[in-house]
Amino acid sequence: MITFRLDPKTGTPFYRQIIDQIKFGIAAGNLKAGEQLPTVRSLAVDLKVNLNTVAKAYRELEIQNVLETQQGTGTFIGDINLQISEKEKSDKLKEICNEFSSIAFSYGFSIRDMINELQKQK
Amino acid sequence: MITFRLDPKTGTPFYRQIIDQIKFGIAAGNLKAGEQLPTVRSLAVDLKVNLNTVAKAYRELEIQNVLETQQGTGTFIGDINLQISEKEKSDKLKEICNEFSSIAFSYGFSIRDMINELQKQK
DNA sequence: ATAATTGTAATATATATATAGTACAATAGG
DNA sequence: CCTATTGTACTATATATATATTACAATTAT
Repeated sequence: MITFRLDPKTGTPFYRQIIDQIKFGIAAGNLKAGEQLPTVRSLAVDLKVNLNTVAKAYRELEIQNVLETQQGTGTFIGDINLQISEKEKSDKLKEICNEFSSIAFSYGFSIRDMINELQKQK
Repeated sequence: MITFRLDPKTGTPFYRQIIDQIKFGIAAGNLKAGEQLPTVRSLAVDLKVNLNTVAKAYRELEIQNVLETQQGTGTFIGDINLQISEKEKSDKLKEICNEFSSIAFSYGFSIRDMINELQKQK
């Protein structure tokens, strides 16, 4: 389980912050496949947002096959299985990394800064 | 001068991304007091956004005394010593890296994969 | 003086985001 | 079976964000 936290000052929509935190929680290994997430109502109360906002985040992640939902039971971390060739994967990784280092540059950060931050979260 | 860059996928409003990049540019020493910024029209064309969006960012920074504007002449970096706290910097870096790893994850990459790729770019 | 360039302002329109409230559908547990 | 809990769906409302368009004001350059 992870601890959710919303920051209204960033301007990033709440439902997106929830999505990001779930995705990153999975990437960092803090959320495992099959694990149950908080119910839309309980998380909404926790974060002091409307239940529609949590539901929107869960719904979008369900569409992306990141989550699996069972009405009446709950929402769970899915078992992601992507079938992409090694070349496609390596090209995509390069593309993502280029994109993000240029964004980091626009904020004055270096590749070393990014690596350091990623290593912390590992 | 700095290079601006907008990322529509983050959900962070454009005018906020512009504000952030100017502030971080100053804090990082890439924008000096007195330096002229791009005109609202030219930056709008560059970033493919409406001139109102750029004007909104500049206006807000003018209110915060970060920028000084002279109608008919242009917009300039103000003379204040803009300090961005270490916490703000690390928060922004974290935000960027979280977004980064979320996307990488959705393609099945691990944090280690990203670090390896970034090492190559260094 | 005139023209061009700058920031500014205003209206209108569209979409995104978030809330409030209500209700329904599927499941689990008594 | 009954009830509580789960996700889902829908309407209505408000605010924020971004665009398009037009116009004006201040400054600079010709």
